[in-house]
Amino acid sequence: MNFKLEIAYLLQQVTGVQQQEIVNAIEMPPNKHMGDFAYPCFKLAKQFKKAPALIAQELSEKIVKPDFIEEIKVQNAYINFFVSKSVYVKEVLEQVLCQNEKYGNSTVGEGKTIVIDYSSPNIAKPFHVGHLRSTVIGNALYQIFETLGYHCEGINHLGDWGTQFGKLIVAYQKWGSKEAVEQYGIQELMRIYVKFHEEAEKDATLEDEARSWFVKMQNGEQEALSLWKWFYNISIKEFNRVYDMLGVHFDAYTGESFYNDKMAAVVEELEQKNLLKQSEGAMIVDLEEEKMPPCLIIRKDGGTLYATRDITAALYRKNTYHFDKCIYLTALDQNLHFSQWFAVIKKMGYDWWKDLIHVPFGLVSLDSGKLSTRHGNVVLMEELLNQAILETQKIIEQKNPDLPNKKEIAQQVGIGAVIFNDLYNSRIKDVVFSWERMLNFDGETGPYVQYTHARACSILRKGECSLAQNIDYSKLTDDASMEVCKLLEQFPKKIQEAADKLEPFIVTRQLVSLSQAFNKFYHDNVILTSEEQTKQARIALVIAVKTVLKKGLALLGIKAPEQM
RNA sequence: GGAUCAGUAGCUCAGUUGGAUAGAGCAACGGCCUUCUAAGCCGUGGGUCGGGGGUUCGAAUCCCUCCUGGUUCACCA
Repeated sequence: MNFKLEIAYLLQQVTGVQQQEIVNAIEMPPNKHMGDFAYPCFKLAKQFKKAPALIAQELSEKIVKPDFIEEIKVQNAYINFFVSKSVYVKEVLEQVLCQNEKYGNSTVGEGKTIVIDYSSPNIAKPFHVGHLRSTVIGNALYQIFETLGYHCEGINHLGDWGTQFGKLIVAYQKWGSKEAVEQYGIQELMRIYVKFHEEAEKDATLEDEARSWFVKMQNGEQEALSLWKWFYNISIKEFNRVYDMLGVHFDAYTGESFYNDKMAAVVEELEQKNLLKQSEGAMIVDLEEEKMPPCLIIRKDGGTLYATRDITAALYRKNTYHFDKCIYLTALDQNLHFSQWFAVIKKMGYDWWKDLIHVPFGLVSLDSGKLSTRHGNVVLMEELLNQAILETQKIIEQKNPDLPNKKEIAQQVGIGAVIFNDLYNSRIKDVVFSWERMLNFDGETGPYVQYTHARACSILRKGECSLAQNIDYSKLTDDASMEVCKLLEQFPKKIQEAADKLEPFIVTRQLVSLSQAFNKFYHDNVILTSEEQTKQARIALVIAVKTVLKKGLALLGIKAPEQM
């Protein structure tokens, strides 16, 4: 039973307004004394040519009160509906308990494919906190869309191609050694890369040398490619270690290099469609009509560029996956780049250009300034995760030293805290990384939600509880229980909203609210030692909360330990 | 200078797409563990919603304008 819909039906009878319009207008009052649902009558004033408050009064008198409504009260221009609590609680809890971990699933996405391009770090550079956002937001959206019935293709569009590898090859030949790279991995690659930039400031010919090595890579020359492949393998190994810790997976690792042999055809197509233009020695697509700077396709030395590869990748993905949407998770500073090449796709005559969606997020910086791999101003991802785990271990020793499986749980909680922290606010906000905030596990944090889940599990474990057959839901009509049920009821809508807005934090916030409501319920009511009927009803609520918290955390890519 | 994003409590942020008294967490202060996990619960203080205009029954939310900060604007990605 959908209460909003039922109420809208009642109102339709007396107003003549379309049901869907009423559904959209119905609000949740800010205060529970005002009821559970409210219909504001301001907009009816014109139609009825009366004062809104009067309309509300008259309408409320016409409504025939059904059983699921306890009371209808008018306050100013609002008609406030108080639902019958026992009916409401029964409806909500039965939904959750019956659907179990499928609660919140939907079929809206059935038969549709969404390609999600996320994480996409640069090879040969360490994986640092700057890469976290794209990775976890992308992963969360992946889970959210799958829950709504979409088929997702998660793609790690690795930055594994470009002049930077020419630089790395030059640096390796001048200042590196096989032994050092084998021993220190990315750290050593990083060292010689930084060295290159220092030297290049003194000697500009190094840059040309690097570019020419990249051209050799493009042309498939053996020496260049085997060095590149070597660097590639070292990097992937390290990245996968981080992805394993984060519990993130990809369906494809088709990075930029994958498109090396596919770009020529695209360039040719651009040429055939008369879009390419020579300018200052380079080949561009002019975007003056779109009021944007030109999109660079080919450099004057023949090298391809970021946009060339993105355009090629988009065409490849359309042909391969036949996506309904292709979304890109990158920082906001790439806005122009995406607008430019989306416009190029449009100019090529592909109407699916509008299915390409850039999903930007705010920039991450450190309190010591801008993130910069070159200047060593970074916090490495592994370091962050390990610190969070260490901090969790300390807290476990202090609060729950007898906990079995301490190591595994410290991992789940520590890493969960890091992921949750990143999915807590709207994407667009800039983030200043702070160890203090990151390692604070009080209040609205991942550990708080996990702890709430563990508490629920603990009750069920200690009471050796199972779900009773005939539950008396009238035992759950207190404020705390009602609040929990309202949040449970909203959960599926919040998942949909998160998908519509491409904002995982909407799910995160809902989990926090649910945890808060449950903790209050838990504090106010004894469960296991209460009278049998009450106990059974409360256990039903505990099971429902446990189910939804676990599901919600899973959507965010966070584990839900049963004890902590 | 153009484009773009942001500006809400000391700090970090929500604000149901224009509605009822602007809400959380952190930090500060004060309570609550012989009872199912105190990583918790309850309470107190803290606001010119960047400024100024406008639109209307009604604006943190929409329009205009100004201010401040971030990012970006040709061969990096």
